[in-house]
Amino acid sequence: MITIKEVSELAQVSQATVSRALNGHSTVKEINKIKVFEAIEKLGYKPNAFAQALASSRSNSIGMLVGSLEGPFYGPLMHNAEDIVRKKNMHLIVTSGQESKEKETDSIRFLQSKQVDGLIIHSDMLSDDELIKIAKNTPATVILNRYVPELSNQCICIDNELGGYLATKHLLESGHIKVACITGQLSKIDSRDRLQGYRNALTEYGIQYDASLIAEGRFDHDGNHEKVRRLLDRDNGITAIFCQNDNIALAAYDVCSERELTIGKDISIVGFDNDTYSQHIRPRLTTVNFPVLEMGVEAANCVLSLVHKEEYSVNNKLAPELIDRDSVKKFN
Amino acid sequence: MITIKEVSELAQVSQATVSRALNGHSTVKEINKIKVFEAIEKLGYKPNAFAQALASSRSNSIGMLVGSLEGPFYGPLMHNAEDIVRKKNMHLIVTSGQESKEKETDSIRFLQSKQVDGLIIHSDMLSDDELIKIAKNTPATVILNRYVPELSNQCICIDNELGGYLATKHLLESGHIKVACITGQLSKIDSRDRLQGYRNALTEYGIQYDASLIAEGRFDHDGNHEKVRRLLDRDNGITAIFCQNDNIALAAYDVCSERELTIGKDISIVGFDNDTYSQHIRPRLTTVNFPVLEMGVEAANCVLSLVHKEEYSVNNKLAPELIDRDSVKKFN
DNA sequence: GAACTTAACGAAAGCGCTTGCAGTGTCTTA
DNA sequence: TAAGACACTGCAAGCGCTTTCGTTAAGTTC
Repeated sequence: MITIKEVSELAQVSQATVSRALNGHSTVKEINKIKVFEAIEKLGYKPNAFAQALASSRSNSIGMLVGSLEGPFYGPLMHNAEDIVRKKNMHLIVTSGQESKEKETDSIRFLQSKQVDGLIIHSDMLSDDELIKIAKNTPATVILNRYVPELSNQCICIDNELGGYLATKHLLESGHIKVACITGQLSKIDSRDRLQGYRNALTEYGIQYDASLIAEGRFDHDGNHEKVRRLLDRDNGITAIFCQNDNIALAAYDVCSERELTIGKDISIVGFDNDTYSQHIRPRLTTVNFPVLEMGVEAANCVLSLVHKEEYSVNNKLAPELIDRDSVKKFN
Repeated sequence: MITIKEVSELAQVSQATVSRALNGHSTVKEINKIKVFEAIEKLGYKPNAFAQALASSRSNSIGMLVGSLEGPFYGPLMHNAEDIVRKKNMHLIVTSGQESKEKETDSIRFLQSKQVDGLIIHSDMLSDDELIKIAKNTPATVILNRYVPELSNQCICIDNELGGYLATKHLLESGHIKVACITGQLSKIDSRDRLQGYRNALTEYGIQYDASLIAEGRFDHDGNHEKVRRLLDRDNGITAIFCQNDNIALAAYDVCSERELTIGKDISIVGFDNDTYSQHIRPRLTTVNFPVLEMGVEAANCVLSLVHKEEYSVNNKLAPELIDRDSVKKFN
């Protein structure tokens, strides 16, 4: 391994000067800079990131915890965050929590032991208190999709209530009256907020909330088919379903096809998230866009501003919007 | 920051003993171990990964370069690789090359400067020679989806030729004779191999290869619709299309719907990759499964065995298989 | 030309850890 | 009981870098 020592010897300056030339923290004579960079070039020198980090206690990297390294949600999130971080000449280290509290904790440990300068956290399992503790250790911490009052300007969420409202309103506007709603796990605040949005829209249109039109599903793939079947079996004149995410909508698609119900004609469906596949399934799914791109960008910008202690006004409640495609029948 | 020094003082042993207790490289008296771990617990000590890495020149982490942090291919790849790596108490650091040679090089640099113990590389832009050079620097390097003869037991590919053969054979077996093929970029070896598989199947069934049935598309989203339209416009009695990936198949779906051709009846389509959405589109797409899961697992196992210098017989040509769904009409 | 400022640099300490080496003390073995 | 073997431990060097501090040389001011 080529070290700074060899560079300094070849360039006939001290190690300190090489370091300074490299980092630009202090002034170095032009002639020496040239000598240094020539030597670096000639030797193919690459600074040892560990030694740098150890000596400076800065790691030039941002840690990110996501639920999973795969999937239509986390993918773009990581992608966009990395983009921004890279542009600032820093690096993003991503780990996944894989829906286990232990792994989430372990991942945060790992990232902190790597002395990340900042942290972007999308956690399912960690409690607010634990997040607060983490943010105390790593002040430049940004929390995604969770609102922790104590960390109010470090949280970036989307307005789930608005999203639920938009989806429902779209159905109502299209002339539907019996609008069902399949929620995610009601243990999750996202589900409850989206449901509240649904209720708000109903109220606005003067329609009574009817609990028999509600079913609790799951945001992941498990068991939604059965929920949809049972909902339809209730046979209470449903003409439209607001599925609280696109996964659930997918299950609804499958069940409708089982029952030979033509989506967009016999029944209408609205999803939530605007996952990549929502535009590939037929009929193309009308859904609420989850601004995951913006979230990635915002998270990265926010964490970088915290790291560099710059002023930055976070946009911490991102607005979803309706993507009107082909899965909703319009009566008017 | 709590350091090993403080732990050693509280436990009333030397730093060396703390280190040894922690790493188990050497024997430490039981009573001292207990004292050490009690002290660690009490102080909430976390070893500084940089100092560890610097001192030991081992980083306990594997670097991974992928094309993008998102998408149905790289997602599961990362996911499964991380799983395995974690189980060995190491960590995976993922960076993306984003289809730019510069970024790929930069990412590898970054990973190497982080002293990763091993490297898993899925590169689009780097030349074989460059890969060889990288593998020289980091001996525990595994190359994905590329066969570099000099690194033969560090390459993990799938058998694209077999895949192309299986797709075509399925169509032929189902009674189709005029089978078109839309390839990916022919600059990519994958495309050429899949095409060769197509030809092999034709030969086996005694059918003459007809260049007018071939069109060159792209593995990504760009411009495939137009290619499909032009192919159909040639009006040469095509009853089936082998699309060299699911993306292309998606474009074919769109064009067929434009032209009111019912897939699985008027025309048959086989894809390649078995992307997540292929089972959600209607009719469900018959496609060739790309064993991405196995690839992730195999890559991780391989790189770990290289890191620990253990014997491991790589399965470096993974077998794709046909997933028979609803997009192919069967004449028999 | 003395006194001061400033630019540029080198020496060296130190970041927190691992590890080779040299003990020390205990246990076997003949 | 001497001597070798062994288990355990501490000392201290050193990993490759950053950064403080002091020094030198050059420039500035009156």
